[in-house]
This record gives sequence, C-alpha cells and structure tokens, in this order.
Amino acid sequence: MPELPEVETIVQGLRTTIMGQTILKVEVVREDLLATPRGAFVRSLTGGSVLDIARRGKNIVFSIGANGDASAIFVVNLGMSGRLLRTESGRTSALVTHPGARFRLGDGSTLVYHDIRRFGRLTATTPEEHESWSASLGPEPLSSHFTRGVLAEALRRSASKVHPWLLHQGNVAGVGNIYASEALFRAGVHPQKRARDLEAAETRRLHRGIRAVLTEAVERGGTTLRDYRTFEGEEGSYAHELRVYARAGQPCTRCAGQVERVVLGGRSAFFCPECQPPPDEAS
DNA sequence: AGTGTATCCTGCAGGC
DNA sequence: TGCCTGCAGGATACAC
Repeated sequence: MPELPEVETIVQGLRTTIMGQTILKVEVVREDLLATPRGAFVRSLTGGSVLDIARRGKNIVFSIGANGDASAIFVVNLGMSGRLLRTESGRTSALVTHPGARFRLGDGSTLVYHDIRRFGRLTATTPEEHESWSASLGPEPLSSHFTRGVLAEALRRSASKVHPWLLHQGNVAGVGNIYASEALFRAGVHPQKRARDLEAAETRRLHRGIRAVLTEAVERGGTTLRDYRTFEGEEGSYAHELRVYARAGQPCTRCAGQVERVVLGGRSAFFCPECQPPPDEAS
C-alpha cells in the first residue's frame, strides 16, 4: 500500500518528533513480522538512540546507536497495511487494533508498529549489511542520480512489460502499483509495452512522468485509499488527483476514451487505450 | 530471463 | 442476516 510518497510523508513526520529519542524497551507482539531473529532484533535496538531517520525506496530506515555512531540499522517495510503510530505516555490509542511491535521511547511515548495484514517486515541489521542491501535496490527516482539516461539504459536491458518492470524495486526504488499506472498514463505509454521497446521520446516522458507524479504526491502527503495514514494519523489527499488508478470504466480525463484495467503479474494496471496506444504484438 | 501462479494475511464491498 | 467471491499502495518463491 504505501509507495514512495506515502513513506516519504511518514519519514518527514517521524523526523520532527522522534529524532534523538532513546529506545528504552522493545516489545514484539507478532514475531512473524520480524525478518531478524527476535533475540538479535531486541538486543540490537534496545538502549540505542535514534540518530537518523531516512527513506530508501519504500522502506523507513532508522540509524540506531550512541554518540553519533550507528551500531544498528532498523528498517521498516510497511507491506500493504503497515502503519507507524505514536501514543503518548500512559495512553492507549483506539487506532491500535493490530499491534505488531512497540518501542517505548525516552520521553515516555511509544512508537507502535501496526499492521492488519502483516505483510510488513521489520529488520535490524549492521550498517555493513544495510549498505549491501541498499545497493541491491534501484536508484531513487527523485534523486539527481536518476537521469533520463540511467532510466533509458535500464529499460534497454529488459524484455519485460513496462508496468511490472516499474514495480521491481531493483529497477527503480519506491514506485508501486498506483504511481506506475499514473506515470505511464502521463507518459502516454501502454503498460504492456516491453521495456526495451520504449522509444526515446517515450523514455523521456516516462522519466518526467515518474518524477512529476511522485513529487506531486509527496506534496499532497500521499494517497489514502484505505489503510494509509501519515505518522500523525492523517489521510493523504493525492487520491483526488489520480487520473487512471482504480478508475476502470470511467472517462479518461484527457480524451473521450474510457479507462481500462488489465492484470499484469497479478497486479491491476490501469490505462487509457486512446492516450496509451497498445503495442503491436498480440497478447 | 521472463512470466504466470501461489503464498503470506485480514477486511471490506458487492451479489445472491 | 449470512455466505460467497473478488479485491486491496508489497514482496517472494516456485514451476515452466
């Protein structure tokens, strides 16, 4: 559920509130959420301070340590329905119906990881392990490293259809199902077109489309359709700006056509058949 | 290498 | 009201 804009919004909220806090106690409610053995997970985080909070793709990355020296990296992947919430000292929040883990902080508040479907994953690693994991992901689409040339080169190496290609985190980090459809619509590229078959003009438009859609969604605090909430518990407002996602059967915002839905790799892709001409190949 | 399918899980909407 | 099916912002593991 949360893609780059949603995770970025959550990270911004976390940074204003829990930077520098010490983790006094770690309580694991649902062990199946851990990608790290429970003992090592609890041990490596307990007693440390939050030195930094950042985002890598769709992951929230906490640097944990002391005296400015990170001894552990705590990574939260929210999966489809994960949330990070804060509860004030001594208070229980009615929002917390499916707690997965609790982190009691030095100021008396508690950071709660909440996840209904439990597709999320909590990982504690060393800084070295974290670096090699991060290197396995594709470029950050809003960074200066993500140039038109980088995108073109990566697309050229793949015969897969461009919508599933965009969802693969090793290609571009942070794009998910909503923004893949939205970026392709803006670029006028059909979701079933092969990555390597994109023409130069299409690649240029896709590059701009990805960056524009993600930037605008960050400005709106992300897209809330169901579960997603900011760290403050608010909804993101980008759902109003969606042009094709979840709009099958409705009129295209740009032409007289009608938005269609197709399943690719088990995920729904939405597109306008007029604005995004189908590739020649039958299928 | 790429694709299709299944899996992990819960909740909700819609049809009957 | 209940039961059933299908669907959901993700990621992985497997067989072809």
